[in-house]
Amino acid sequence: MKTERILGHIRQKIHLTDEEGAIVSQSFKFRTYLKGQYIIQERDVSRYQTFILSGKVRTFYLDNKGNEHIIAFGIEDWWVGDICSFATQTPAEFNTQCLEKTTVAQISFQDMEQLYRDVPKMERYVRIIIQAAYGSMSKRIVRNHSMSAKERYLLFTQTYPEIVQRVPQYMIASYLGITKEFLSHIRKQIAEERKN
Amino acid sequence: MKTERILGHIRQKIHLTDEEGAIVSQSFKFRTYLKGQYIIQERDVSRYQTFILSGKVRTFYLDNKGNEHIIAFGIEDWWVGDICSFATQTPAEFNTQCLEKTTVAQISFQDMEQLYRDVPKMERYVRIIIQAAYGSMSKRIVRNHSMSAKERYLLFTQTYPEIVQRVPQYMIASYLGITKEFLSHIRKQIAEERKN
DNA sequence: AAAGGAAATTAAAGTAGATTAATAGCCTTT
DNA sequence: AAAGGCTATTAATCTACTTTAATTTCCTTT
Repeated sequence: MKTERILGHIRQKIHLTDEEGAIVSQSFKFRTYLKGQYIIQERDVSRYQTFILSGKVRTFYLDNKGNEHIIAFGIEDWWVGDICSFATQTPAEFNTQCLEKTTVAQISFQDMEQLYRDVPKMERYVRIIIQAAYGSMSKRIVRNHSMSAKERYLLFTQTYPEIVQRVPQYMIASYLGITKEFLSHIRKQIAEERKN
Repeated sequence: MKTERILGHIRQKIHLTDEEGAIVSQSFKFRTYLKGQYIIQERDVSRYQTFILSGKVRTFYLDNKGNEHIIAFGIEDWWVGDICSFATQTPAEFNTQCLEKTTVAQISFQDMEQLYRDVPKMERYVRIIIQAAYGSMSKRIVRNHSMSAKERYLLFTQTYPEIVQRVPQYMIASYLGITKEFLSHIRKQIAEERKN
């Protein structure tokens, strides 16, 4: 059941009684998006926190020259969206778009605040999730400064092999902060090195 | 009083009764570091969460070529350290060093966990703080990909004018992910543009 | 006021990665 | 199987930024 999936994820981090579990379950709504549809678009206020049950998405920023910059991918069991927009209920700077048919669990801002009151432990769950996300973000900044594009690509393929297989290359280039042409060049280099 | 300063910061985000405030206050210890001393060194486990009362610090990463990469600065009223190391009680990847005499409030991992049990609202406080920090980290990644070094420097000077004044230039270059020589070059450009 | 060391500037040469543009491969639809 | 539209490759030229190295300015100590 859909509810089980997200409850399972929460229960990996905090203990919930059956009653609390029921309250949590009832707070979520389920929705399916088609390929290309947007879960959140920049300038809209992010009304929902979104947990992916199946499918895959990308979160990206559109700069003033019209170029897309992918900040994050999301697949099964990942939280996605513009956390800043949701937390402060201000217009989003980021877009979250589905790269294939994607089923999600969503909780609205009001329901989340109510849930924090009804099941205060959920504060702990969200804190733990965000702390981990923050940690990986800081490491990413450091890597962008201390590693070459080639090194970052190799690290990415090791860390997220499922994403490498399921996402077009030009999006991985965007995530790494390089052009698709240069990623192609890097891949050629790597292929040639492996021949020897 | 030292205690007031950190309590004040917490009370901006959550409501605390007098009794809760007292428990929170008692959980913190105060300490003063001299210029150059380390609050946390890589490979040590971060035992404390640290809040700056006065002074300034930098958090940096040492890459395998021996180059320093500054991830963050910290001044009055900022939380600093290696959150990942503290949260998971695993060895730190980052160093936090005082750039001048610095007075801090610290809470140990055990006391923090006890405080979460005694004053569960503290989960909420930390969640709110980390959510904001996460938001600014994501924006920073995007900016590193979509803006030139010059644009990033100008944005930095606007956003953190106090830091620009209190920190040597070569550290700001490191934070921006460029060399000190190139920052010098950028500054010259900007100065010349302002003449006209 | 001199000395010494750290921080900042300048300039020349070098490189990682961007840009442009052309071509090729590969799905999907008909 | 042909057509059309994405996705990926390749190669030439270009540029933002690095590296190296020398010089200068600024701060601290005596």
